[in-house]
Amino acid sequence: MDKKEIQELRIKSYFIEAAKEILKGEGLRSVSVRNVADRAGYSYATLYNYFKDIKDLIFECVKDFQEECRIAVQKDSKKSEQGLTKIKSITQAYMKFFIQYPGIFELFYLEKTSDIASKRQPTIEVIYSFLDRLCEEEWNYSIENKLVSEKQKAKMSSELRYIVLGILVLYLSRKHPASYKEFIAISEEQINNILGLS
Amino acid sequence: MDKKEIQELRIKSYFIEAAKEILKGEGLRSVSVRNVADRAGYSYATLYNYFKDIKDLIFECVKDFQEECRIAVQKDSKKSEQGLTKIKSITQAYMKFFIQYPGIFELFYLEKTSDIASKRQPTIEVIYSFLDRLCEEEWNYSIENKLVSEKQKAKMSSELRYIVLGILVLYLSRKHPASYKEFIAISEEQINNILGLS
DNA sequence: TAATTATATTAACACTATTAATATTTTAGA
DNA sequence: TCTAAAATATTAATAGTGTTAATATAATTA
Repeated sequence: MDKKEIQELRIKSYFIEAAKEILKGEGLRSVSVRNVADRAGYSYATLYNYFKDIKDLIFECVKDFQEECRIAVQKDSKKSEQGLTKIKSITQAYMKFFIQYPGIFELFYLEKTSDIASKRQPTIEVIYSFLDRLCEEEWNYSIENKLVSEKQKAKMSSELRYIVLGILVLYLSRKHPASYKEFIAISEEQINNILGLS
Repeated sequence: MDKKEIQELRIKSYFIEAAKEILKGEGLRSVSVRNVADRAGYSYATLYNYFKDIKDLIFECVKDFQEECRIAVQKDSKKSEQGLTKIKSITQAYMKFFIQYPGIFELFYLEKTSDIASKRQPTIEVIYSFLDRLCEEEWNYSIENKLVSEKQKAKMSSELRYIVLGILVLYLSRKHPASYKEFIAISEEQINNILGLS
């Protein structure tokens, strides 16, 4: 019984890893049943023995990518001193992650929910608050140490949520601004404005 | 010579109108060569006599929709008194337009440029500043009448651009918030915050 | 070893975009 | 008006996409 499950999970992981590679590289558009199965070393129909459909497989990737993003953000921001400065670092690391993997951004924020998850999948539904959760600990610290009020936190975090998403959409989908340097400058300026830094 | 051109433009418009109907209704995903041609009353291959490819056809729609949006915004906001109040009205009308036609929002902001326009098409490249242009006249009025400084205008308009886009993406792609009522409330709150209204 | 079960594969269907070849209609000239 | 040429529309075909059913192969158990 248990042996079966381990083997099944192992083979599932081959497909998931293949799909993740394609998503990170070429993006969502290149993820096809035949493409993924090829890379995993199986026939395309075999995929259907392990996943309900291609959406089901892609959804599995979302969970993994959320964890990858969390780890990347943690690594990038760990040296920052606690408080608003760290919230800024976390936000910048979060943006950097999606610049590195535009395919993951597409998957997280742009693709229609119905094209990723067949049923209502809580993981994808809760993506809207992903940045908030990454910053949660620091917001708590900032409130405890009276760096910001509850009210300020609510205002700042919602503004941050929307502005960060807006900047990323324009840069990744509409190539505005044209250069990465400008993108970084705009991002920092907007974050500073919201958090009242410098 | 001229007769030919008129006839050609007329038939092109049949395809464009068909595509626009589908975009407004079912969205970008439902726009297919056969789908559009069926609705236009032609065979699917006939489309290729008038458009380079399906991207070329979709791109033609973008231009039309920009004008439609401009007219809708003008109509919705014309009663507002000039200045920041009118900028708020314009922004709300702009958001309302995309809520009414999520397929157009998808086309304007989410779809990869490469999937809409084969070459670098200035129209799609300039979409990033669409809201700014809709508000341009009012910003000028506000500066002339010393309601805001040049510096404030720059800050406000860029914040508006990003936040409005962020709110729309989350509401249209990730169903956050869950209700239209909440969406309206959040939008107004964020706009007021940026423009310093109430 | 034989029968059963689990797993993997090929074949097929219904879609998608696009191109080439063919059929039809329209236009121009005699 | 009739015919030849040009313009336009259509069908057929190719190469993709997702998905399912039937078939083949491998593994397991009696």
